[in-house]
Amino acid sequence: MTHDTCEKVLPSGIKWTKQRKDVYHVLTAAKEPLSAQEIYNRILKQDAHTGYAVSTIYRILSALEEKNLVLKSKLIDEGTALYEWNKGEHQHYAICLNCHKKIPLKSCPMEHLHLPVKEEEFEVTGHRMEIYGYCKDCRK
Amino acid sequence: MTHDTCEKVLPSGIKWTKQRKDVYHVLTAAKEPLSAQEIYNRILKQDAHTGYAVSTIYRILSALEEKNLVLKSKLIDEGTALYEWNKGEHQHYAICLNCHKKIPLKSCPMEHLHLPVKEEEFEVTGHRMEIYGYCKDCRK
DNA sequence: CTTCTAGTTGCAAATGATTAGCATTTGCAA
DNA sequence: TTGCAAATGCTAATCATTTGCAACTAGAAG
Repeated sequence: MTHDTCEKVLPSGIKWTKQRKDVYHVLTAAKEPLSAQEIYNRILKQDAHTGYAVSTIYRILSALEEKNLVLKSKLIDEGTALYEWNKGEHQHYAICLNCHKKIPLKSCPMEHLHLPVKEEEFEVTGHRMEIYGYCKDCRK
Repeated sequence: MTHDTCEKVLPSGIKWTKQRKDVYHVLTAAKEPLSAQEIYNRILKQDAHTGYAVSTIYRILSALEEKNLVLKSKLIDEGTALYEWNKGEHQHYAICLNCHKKIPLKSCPMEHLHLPVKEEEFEVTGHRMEIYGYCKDCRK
């Protein structure tokens, strides 16, 4: 059950430190994007102990983002950045305007979509999309 | 040419003050979403004078957003919120990752799209979307 | 046209998220 | 085991945005 072994998660030139392991485990276990603060809290919860610095979490996250292991995103209305482990395919969410729950969509609605941009004019490398509304529990 | 008259732009219970007129004019004249600071700067530029407070701009913007007259959004990578006058139909942009130019899309790619969310599970009221990549000038 | 009041504003200080500086520690390659 | 670049803990700094509060004003009521 211990995930302490490295298992070649990380690529070249990145040290596999305790705090990075922690971030890694929290992120891969999470079912939705987390803020740096949430990641920090979860680590402390299961481990309350040795000093930890939130700034370290930020540094780890941007290091991992640089290696493309972590995706950083800001939802349109949220001031805080959210991070998720890059599982290869991207993910969209339906976000409840009331309880802020994020429901992952089963597929990307834009997958087979022809974008209204001429290829000579703009080279599309990615997109971002969120659906808003109310979840089952939040509409009466 | 003076837009100082109210022309029933505003709904109930909102005062048509000088600073709100200013924000209104800047926003409706803008061709792309602006940050609070940019709005502030533009107002000063054409009017450099009476004391103005950036905090007022923020308050005005959130008041207008509440009335749904203004749309607030955060684009990817940008820490600051952008605001645009709500012209009724929504608008998507293709954003250049290099020069940050925003090219408005001619139509909404999701218009005739069936969203992958069951209606009983989530009542969709809106969506946000942006495409990113590189504009003509920025790819060599 | 004057009066009155809730809605607004200016200013300055407070937040909250994120970053940077620097001295101290620690993976991990040799 | 050793040495050093990479990483961390702390603290202070940024930056966008928000808030408290006293002074001000648009616009309804008289």
